[in-house]
Amino acid sequence: MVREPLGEEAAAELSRMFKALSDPIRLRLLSLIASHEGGEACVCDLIGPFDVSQPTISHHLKVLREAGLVGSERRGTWVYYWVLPEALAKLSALLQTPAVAAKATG
Amino acid sequence: MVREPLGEEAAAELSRMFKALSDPIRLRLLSLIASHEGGEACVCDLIGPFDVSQPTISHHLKVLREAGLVGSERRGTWVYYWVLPEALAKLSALLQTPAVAAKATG
DNA sequence: CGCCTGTATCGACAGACATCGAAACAAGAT
DNA sequence: ATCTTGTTTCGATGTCTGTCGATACAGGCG
Repeated sequence: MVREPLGEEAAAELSRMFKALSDPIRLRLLSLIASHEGGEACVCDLIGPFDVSQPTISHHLKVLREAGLVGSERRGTWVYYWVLPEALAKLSALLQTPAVAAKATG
Repeated sequence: MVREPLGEEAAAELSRMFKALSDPIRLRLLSLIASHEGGEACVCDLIGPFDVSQPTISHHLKVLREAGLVGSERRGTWVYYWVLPEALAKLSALLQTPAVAAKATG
């Protein structure tokens, strides 16, 4: 990011992912999923901690899924969600560079 | 993030920073500033690359500033902006953990 | 002082988003 | 088949956001 200006396309794709992280409920959902035993959680585990309705949680999960941050699968009665580490790593790397490079560049 | 669920307050603060990154123009602005010679750029350097009006750029810079991602200062005629590396490092660390931990946890 | 350039703020508007209740869909149990 | 529980989709609504033009503010220069 610090080496050369972001292109329009790259910026558009990345902004979609950051937008998915721009809601406190979605951040907490992601954290809940990531920190859940086995690295995955069913929707029923994710409703309790929040004060919003269940359809709203489902909506937020859909946003995370469409942003490519989580995967999901139905197993019998329940639907399970898990974090896609590559996606987060991509964002992390993008943000990490400037801090390091800024010190190097001075 | 993967160790324990994000608290409400932490999620709220982080989501504000991610929200600032959730717009393609703001991402490109940040990248332009970070990659600019000397690590800082004046607004006049930042208007040309975009198809939006100057007030819109000014608005986006304000969003980045209020999110704590960039600093700014007026020097004579021009206003200069620079990236605040600690803020980006904070977000980067948050996103980096799950990827690493996911592999460790299996 | 008045003028010009660079930047920020204001007011307005269209489009996007978070949220809800209701309803649809999926799958197991009776 | 019918019921029940878990989850998603739909439609509506109020709020937020990106954008613009117009305008205000700041500072250098005649």
